[in-house]
Amino acid sequence: MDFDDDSVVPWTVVRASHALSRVFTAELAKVGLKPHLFGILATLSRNPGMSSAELARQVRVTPQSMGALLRGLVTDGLVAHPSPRRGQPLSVRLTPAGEDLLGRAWPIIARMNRPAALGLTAAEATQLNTLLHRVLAATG
Amino acid sequence: MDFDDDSVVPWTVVRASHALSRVFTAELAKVGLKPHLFGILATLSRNPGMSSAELARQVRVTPQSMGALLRGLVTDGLVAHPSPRRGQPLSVRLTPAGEDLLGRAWPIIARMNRPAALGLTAAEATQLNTLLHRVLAATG
DNA sequence: CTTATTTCAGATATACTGATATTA
DNA sequence: CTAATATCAGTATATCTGAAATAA
Repeated sequence: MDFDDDSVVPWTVVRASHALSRVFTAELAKVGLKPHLFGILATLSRNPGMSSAELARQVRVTPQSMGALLRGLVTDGLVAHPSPRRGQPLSVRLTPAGEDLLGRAWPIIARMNRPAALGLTAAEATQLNTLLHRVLAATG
Repeated sequence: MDFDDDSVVPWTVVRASHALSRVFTAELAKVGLKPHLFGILATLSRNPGMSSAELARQVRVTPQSMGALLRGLVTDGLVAHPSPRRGQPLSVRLTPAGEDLLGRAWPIIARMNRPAALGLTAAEATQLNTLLHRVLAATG
């Protein structure tokens, strides 16, 4: 029998993620960010003017959840959007404060991303990243 | 600047995990299990008699959370433990029903674990697993 | 009329922190 | 007295489902 959960790849991915999430959460908290919010800011930085619905699809949460997350970011002055009209797409953008915060977050991310911090060589880290992107593409 | 979150390995791990977790949750729901509970059952299967505190450390949740999870599993008749005394370690074991359910869950897990389902070759899947275990070891 | 977007309201689940009782 | 275990209570967070308003 191969009742060995160490050999179950999706399970290993989830476990590794659980461990890394803790580091992520703790490190990003130093600049007052949470992982999900960092993801939204990073996505907006590369896709200015994205709508809330589009963002929700990208990050795989419901439109309602994304709405709540964005309201929090607006309250904190990190993102902004015109058009408070009801059925309209939102065109969300980073504010200067949002850009600034993202700029302070990146060095933290970069430090976590060092191969040595992950127990890998540079080549292995690259390979791990490539393999995971293939998994992401296959999973949808 | 390398403001490209696709190249941030920990971030990629978290995203891949998010996608795989959805599949995990949906597939395991077919036998009435949730990912965390599967993890506990699998761990108990390989370590009969483990205490709640030990289990909590292994799965990286608080003792309180593990207590709640175990109470649910006991209610469902999947695990059992003697000694209801307060300050005593718990010695948790799978019940026959728990073993049975785990036996039904494994084929589901095995199907998800097929390299093709992950968009990888068999060699790549093995390598991905190895790299992630190194990350796990390095992260603690 | 149909579809897409946003938002309001409610429900649920998950895991946490703090405090307590028991035992070795 | 100290350390480990388990449990009780309360809280915070996250996410969802359902329903409704608005606009193209």
